[in-house]
Amino acid sequence: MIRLAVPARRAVRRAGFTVDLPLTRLSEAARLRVEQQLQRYAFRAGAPVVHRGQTVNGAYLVLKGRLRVYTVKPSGAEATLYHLTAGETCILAINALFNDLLYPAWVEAEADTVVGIIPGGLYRNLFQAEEAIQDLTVKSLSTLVFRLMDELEQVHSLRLDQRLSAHLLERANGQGVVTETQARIAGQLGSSREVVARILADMASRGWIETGRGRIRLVDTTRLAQMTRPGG
Amino acid sequence: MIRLAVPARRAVRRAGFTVDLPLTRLSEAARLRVEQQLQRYAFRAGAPVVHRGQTVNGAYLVLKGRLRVYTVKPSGAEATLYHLTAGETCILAINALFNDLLYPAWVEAEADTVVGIIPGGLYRNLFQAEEAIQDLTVKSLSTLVFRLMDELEQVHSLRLDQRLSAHLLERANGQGVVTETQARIAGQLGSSREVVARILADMASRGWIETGRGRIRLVDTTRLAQMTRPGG
DNA sequence: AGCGCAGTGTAGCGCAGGTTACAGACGGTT
DNA sequence: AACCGTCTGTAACCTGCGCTACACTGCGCT
Repeated sequence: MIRLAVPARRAVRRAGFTVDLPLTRLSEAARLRVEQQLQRYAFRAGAPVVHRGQTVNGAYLVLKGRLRVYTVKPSGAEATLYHLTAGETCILAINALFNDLLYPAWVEAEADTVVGIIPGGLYRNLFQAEEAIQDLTVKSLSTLVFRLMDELEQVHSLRLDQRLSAHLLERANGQGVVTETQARIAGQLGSSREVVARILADMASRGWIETGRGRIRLVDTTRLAQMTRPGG
Repeated sequence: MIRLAVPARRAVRRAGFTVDLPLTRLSEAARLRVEQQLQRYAFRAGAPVVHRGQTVNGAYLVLKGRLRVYTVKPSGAEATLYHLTAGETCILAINALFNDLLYPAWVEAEADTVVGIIPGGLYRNLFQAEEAIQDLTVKSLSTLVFRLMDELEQVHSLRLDQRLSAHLLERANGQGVVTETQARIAGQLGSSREVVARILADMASRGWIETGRGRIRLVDTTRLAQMTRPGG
């Protein structure tokens, strides 16, 4: 990682701090061009970043925060496809960049998030010349492929309570507390609020968790982890 | 596309014909090295190609036929993740090549299939030097990402009868006939034979299809296509 | 011809989970 | 304190579909 202090150009919200970019081994010339042309945008938690069908003309680097990529079912319910956390690159953007396709999903900021965009033309140039960019691209795409395959497998082979357990463990903070509304969780899992409430109530009755308004405290993480395994 | 006549090295079944490789714009030197080092394997329809957890050390080019990549649920039922048809590259192989990961799924030949394997070391070299290989890699990975996202969205938002309709339309030959057993179709959709039979019976009773032993004739493709749209 | 396997047809049961419909409960605002 | 929007708790109902169980029917093989 190299440190880049990049000025925000047309940021939704000002974000004037220094971040790590995954651009190690980049030539000096290339780094300068990135510094000059990188566009930085900040989004508040919950803000939409990209909507479906939007043309995307660059590589998206998540500099801070967390993005959620999701689809919307005909019923209106959402379903999360995958997440991107700080230091990762938004692959679909690169994707669309090369294939000239429209963005096939929605993206929103899950926390306060800063995104750096490398314009399409520059990225294409860098990709040809810079090994670091080639590696970044392949690695990002590969990672995404694995994530999607994993998600697909889980959707096929796990029940909702198992996926919910996994979600809680994944999103708990250091104190074992998840601060999300049940409606939000339901959206992430592609289910409905009532079903999530039903499962949470069951878990609470077994003493595995404690529920509160906008928060869930994990009590028996061992059992929860057990749940996530097929047949648990 | 350039024409390459590559000798089979340790082919499961001899396959002595010429195929198209997606290696246009490859330098002469590189093409020679590929010709020398490309390993060719032939698989009969239904034969296993890669099993889960296997280490894969090269790029897989599908020269002829069709591969199916799938997972196996704890119940034993399969679920297709995606397909690779002739001219496409097995991305996960490249994936594992770069990330040094184990193959996360099973692969089988769906028809009689010939696969060309470019050894890992050679591929890595080519990737650095040859723009054609870079493009192939990114394009293959991108395509896979889109396929997986699409599959994930469909699993979330379509009922089984809708996905079955889509499957039939996709797998029908020129005469509108699908030659697959119901059990096989069920496996592809991650469902069970009985459920597929139930839905097919319903479709047949409406006059949309005609069923037979190992074959399904599509009668009303318009209605079937209508089905595949959410809310159809 | 007759056997047997592989494939299809059908019916019934049960469960996960989506839907509908309310009834609180918490917390911020005035 | 009163109010109201947001969130949770719960119960009843219904559908999709997986599972069990068994009868039937092409089709190849001896």
